[in-house]
Amino acid sequence: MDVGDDVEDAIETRAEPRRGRRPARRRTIDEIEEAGESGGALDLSGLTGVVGYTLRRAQMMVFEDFIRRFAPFDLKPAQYSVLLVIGDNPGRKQSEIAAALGIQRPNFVAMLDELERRGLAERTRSTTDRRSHAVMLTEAGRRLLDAAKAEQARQEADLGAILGPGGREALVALAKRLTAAG
Amino acid sequence: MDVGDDVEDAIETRAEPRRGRRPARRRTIDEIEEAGESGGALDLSGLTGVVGYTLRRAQMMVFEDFIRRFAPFDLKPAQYSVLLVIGDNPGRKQSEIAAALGIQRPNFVAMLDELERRGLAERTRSTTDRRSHAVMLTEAGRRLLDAAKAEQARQEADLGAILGPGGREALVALAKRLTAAG
DNA sequence: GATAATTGTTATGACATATATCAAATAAAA
DNA sequence: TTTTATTTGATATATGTCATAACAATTATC
Repeated sequence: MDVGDDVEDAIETRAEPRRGRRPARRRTIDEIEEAGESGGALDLSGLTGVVGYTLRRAQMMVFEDFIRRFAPFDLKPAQYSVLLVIGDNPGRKQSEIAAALGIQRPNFVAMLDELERRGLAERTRSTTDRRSHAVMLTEAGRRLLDAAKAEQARQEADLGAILGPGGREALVALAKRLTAAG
Repeated sequence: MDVGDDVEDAIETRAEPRRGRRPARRRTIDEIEEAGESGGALDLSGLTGVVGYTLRRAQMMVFEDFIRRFAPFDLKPAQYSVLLVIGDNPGRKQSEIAAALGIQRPNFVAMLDELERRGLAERTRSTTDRRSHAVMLTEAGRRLLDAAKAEQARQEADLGAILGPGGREALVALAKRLTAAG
């Protein structure tokens, strides 16, 4: 049930920079040229049915659309998600917000720095545990988040139109299944 | 299982969380502390129905699984897709392969360098247009790709089991709709 | 033949993300 | 209590992805 010796060989080959030549017949340049049916579109059929590939492309499209829409707010998806989670969980620790979003603590520091610099979020030293920072939105942060939520609802509606009746809900449900199975 | 019914409504509702907010008295630290109901799980309800967020998490899960599975091949998703497209389009130009995969030409150079260093792919100067490089797989590249394809089929089957009957096909179709609409 | 466009390449910067380490604070163990 | 270990936020750092500008060689266009 293991991978197979051919593959092992190929992997081994990688270590050696190709010194010893194999008896493999070398194709002529003409044959190579001929192989590429010049001009036509490439054959991508091997990828079009793959979950990972199609998911990635779709996610990139949605994020690009998001970034376009949220340019007036100067919010990227990650920043929006941070504001949203802080707004729904005011006073929680920095590390809790970060962990909930799958963001490493070190990387979350700069994100919060930026949001704080823009006057959208605040850190407050906890009285009960002076190591931790309680995080919450400022008034400006709340206002921006509310406006962003409205725009986000608009995107969701537009995506729903693209996906057809029930399509958006189905897509979300299927994606969640994958995430839950991880 | 919650299929995300009435997500539109939920999003609308969340867009206006608290209608008549008071003129914003500054909260005390104690109130902030109290606000974070310490210990409990965070409220992520604002994100769970969002297409972009759920798509991203699902895509990351699938890619992580891919990387785990393909560790014996030492192939990341992008490398696999390159091998696959080269294998189905031998002799095509470097720039064509890159463009088909949405990879910038400059970034594709290092990728091909690596595949060539490992003896999986080859560049050959075209005779008709000596600017371009015709790209194709080596024998070792073909063997590795075939083994990788088998593993990929296994992943697809496993994802299909997670997604239920018809779920995988539905997810791919919906994702493709989004990509096409971009 | 002069000019423009294409191809692969290099260099570079922006950005996201992972790990190791640290000081301060707290928790746990002795 | 004293000592040790853990947690929290932070810094530094390495890596990886991705985009743009610029260049030489080649080809296309005028």
